[in-house]
Amino acid sequence: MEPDLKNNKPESDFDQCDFICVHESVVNQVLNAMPKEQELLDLADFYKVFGDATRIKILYVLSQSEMCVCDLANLLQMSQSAISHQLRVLKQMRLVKFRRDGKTVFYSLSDSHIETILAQGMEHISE
Amino acid sequence: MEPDLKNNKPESDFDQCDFICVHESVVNQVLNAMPKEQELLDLADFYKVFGDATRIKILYVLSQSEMCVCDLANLLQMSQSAISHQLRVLKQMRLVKFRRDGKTVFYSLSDSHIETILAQGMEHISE
DNA sequence: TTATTATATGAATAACTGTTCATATGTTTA
DNA sequence: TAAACATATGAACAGTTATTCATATAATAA
Repeated sequence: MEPDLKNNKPESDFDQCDFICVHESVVNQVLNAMPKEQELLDLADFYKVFGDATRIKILYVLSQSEMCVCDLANLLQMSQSAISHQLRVLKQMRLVKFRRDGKTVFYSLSDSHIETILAQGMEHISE
Repeated sequence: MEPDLKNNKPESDFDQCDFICVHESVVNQVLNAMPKEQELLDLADFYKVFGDATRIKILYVLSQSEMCVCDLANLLQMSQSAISHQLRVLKQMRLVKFRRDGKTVFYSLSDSHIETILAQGMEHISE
């Protein structure tokens, strides 16, 4: 038995607006398709990393060539400290990897997946 | 004539660390491949929108079904005002579109491109 | 018209974030 | 060993942001 589309309020938690879309089958379908709360938080955190121009620039530079911290700072005209702080964020999210060579630390993209993501975003904004 | 790898300081702006990577050809190559400053800022702003759990949730719900503001609020257990503010952000970045039906406003994803981006992010974090 | 309902929005606030500054760590060279 | 250099990091500060609250707008119903 299909419930009445306009009056299915009593047993639903979603009972504040009385429109068609407040319909258990749709609501349940949506809820089932939703990833777990933690996954959603992680996904937001992942994108948060891309949501800063400095980090975007670093990722673009590293997509061209591995580079040391000092050169990144010079290339982007920013302080070594600022770059280092942002590299830490990128490192924590596993977007970049690094290797040490004497005093110098070289950073590079952790995988080419990152470039695909950047390209996809670029595609969207240039429409 | 290739400049000396260890001593190309004098005419370069990138002259604080004296490593191999401070090399004009590499630097120029990287600079040429860099998108324009404004594009980078736009790209960061674009990703910034994905960098919030509430907006991510809204996008996931809308990827399943168009939905009115009130139902989104109920489904996500948040205030109508909070949802409305976030929908405005999503609208401004052209991630969602809407249609009015009487008092109700239905939101939906502006294109399926968005789902691809979400899927790609999800793929990265589940490794 | 007035009342009701759905949505939008401005202001205020609390939490978060990116940079700077000072300094610490780690490596190499003298 | 000490000095120099590249990088990392904690604290502080300024700017940003997400939510709440109150209220405005818009459409419908009475």
